[in-house]
Amino acid sequence: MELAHLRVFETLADELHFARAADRLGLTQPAVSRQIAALEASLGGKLFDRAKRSQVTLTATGALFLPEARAILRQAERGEALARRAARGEVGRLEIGYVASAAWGGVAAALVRRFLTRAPKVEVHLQELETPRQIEELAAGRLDLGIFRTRPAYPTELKVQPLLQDTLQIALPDSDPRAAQPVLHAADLADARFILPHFGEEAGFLARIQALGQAGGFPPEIQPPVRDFLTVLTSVSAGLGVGLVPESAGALHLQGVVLRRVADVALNSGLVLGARRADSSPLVRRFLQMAQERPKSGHG
Amino acid sequence: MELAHLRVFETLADELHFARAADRLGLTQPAVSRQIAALEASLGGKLFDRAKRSQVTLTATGALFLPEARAILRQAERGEALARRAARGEVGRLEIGYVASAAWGGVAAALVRRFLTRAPKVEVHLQELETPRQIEELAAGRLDLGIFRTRPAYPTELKVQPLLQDTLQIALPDSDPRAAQPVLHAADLADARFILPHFGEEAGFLARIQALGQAGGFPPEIQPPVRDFLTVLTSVSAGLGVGLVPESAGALHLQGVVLRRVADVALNSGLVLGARRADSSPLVRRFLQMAQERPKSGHG
DNA sequence: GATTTTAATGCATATTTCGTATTAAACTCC
DNA sequence: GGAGTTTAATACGAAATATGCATTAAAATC
Repeated sequence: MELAHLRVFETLADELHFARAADRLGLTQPAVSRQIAALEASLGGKLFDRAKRSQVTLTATGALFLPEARAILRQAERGEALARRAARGEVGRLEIGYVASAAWGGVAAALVRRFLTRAPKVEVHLQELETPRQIEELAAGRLDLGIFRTRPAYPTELKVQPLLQDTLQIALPDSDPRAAQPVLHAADLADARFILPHFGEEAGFLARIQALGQAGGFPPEIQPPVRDFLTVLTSVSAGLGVGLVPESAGALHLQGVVLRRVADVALNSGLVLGARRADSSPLVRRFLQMAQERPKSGHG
Repeated sequence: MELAHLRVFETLADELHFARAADRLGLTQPAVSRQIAALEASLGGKLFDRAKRSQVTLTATGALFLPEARAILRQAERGEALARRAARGEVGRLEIGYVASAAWGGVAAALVRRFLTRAPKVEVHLQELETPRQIEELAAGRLDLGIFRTRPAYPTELKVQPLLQDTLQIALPDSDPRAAQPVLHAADLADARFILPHFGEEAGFLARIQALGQAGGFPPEIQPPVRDFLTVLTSVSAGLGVGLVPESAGALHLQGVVLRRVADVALNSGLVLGARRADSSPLVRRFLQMAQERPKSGHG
């Protein structure tokens, strides 16, 4: 017994006429005759009465089997549709990590929102995690996608694509004399004390500060690490030092803090979207593809 | 998508190994590869991850589709089993008519009881109807089987098979002098008044009495018709006349009535089992076949 | 780095299914 | 009641499909 048999059976039970059923199925009448004969043989009994050549009717067995056949076909159609939707990335579950600074600018939320308008049945789970942790979790398969900051290198099993070209800026107290300058130079920061988040070293911020020191000709002074970028800004506001924070952190508008670009040192720190290179999930593929459509997706 | 694909898919999802799955299916490994490839193509997405040649795993889509595939296969198996039982005459509904006299001897009940021990899931509906009515209802399709008395002829669309070789006997009041004789002859009934049931003419009893009269050389005297054989016997007991009743009516043992055989006239009136000649129902076929096993089925 | 394991592919074959043409049976219409 | 029509089954060759064997490709293991 195959689904093809049941499709023919259902159509013939509707039409009660071999030639018309064949027409509806895009077959010829002999093909229908044989399909029905084969099904009857496999079930071990007649499904249609056709002793009198005209007016085909269902036998008792056929009448009993018809709802069964319909149920099988409908179930098969539902299953097929579900698999097709899943294959197209319209249903399923997606674990997405994001760095807090991606939330400030609304990048993460905007991406997910855009995805959900296209695939509303996908169950998206968001986790705020710092960049190194996301890379770990992605590799371990506990995350499907990560929205994190660019790194000089990534594990080979991961692939990343650019999401937002962010630059790092210097956060200063507005009372600082340097706040008056529209743009800073590395040398301006010779006597600065830098406040870093605890993940700053692992995430490459320390390396950036050292590059800054090298360009300005000073050994940078680093304060004890703080919890996150928000604490960095709060500390700057309190006058404990200066911070190196992503431009998008400016979206926070913390009272008493200003952000200034550094003119003579490249301090890029884009947001990227990472995933497992081998991930075959159509959801992930679809998400990545969508994110590429407008790499600089709006902040709202 | 065909059931064959799903069977292969389910097995491979169990084994997660193409060669072992092929073994279990009685196929070769390339056949399994191609069945899966075809299913994946028809669904528009991968069901298994096999980038790393060893350790095949389900993709998210595959994992989602697996319970669907199982449900389709189980439903198909249930439907197939149901149809097969129906084709073997193990499930369904059977409308059976019977004449009251077939109930007296227990013939009808015994037959049905025997059938139900073999096919307990069949829904049997019994209707007490006289012979001519059963023939009508059978032809009209409102009865599937009839247990009735032999007729000289039946409509061509019906077929009958013998069930019980019954003979008609003369019912006499035990006060009647003829009750002393062990066997009667036609001539003994010259002055008898015959009591017939209302269906007696149509069912051929009148013809039998006339044959009796002809053999005995008298014109038979017929009383106004009564309701049924039981009323015939009651009337005989009351001394209103004599009756012509089936031997199996003796099972009633009505007080004051004796049955006597007629030696010189053949008065056969077997019970037969009738059905539509064109009836393809396996239930009917099965019932007829069973009834033929022991044509003279026991009275209990 | 050689060997083994495992899934995919190439190719010829076997099976199945299909369509065209024909047949057989029943119904219709005159 | 006989000729024509309708309708399902059958015969047969062709096309499509699936299968098995042999081989290849890629990865894992030692």
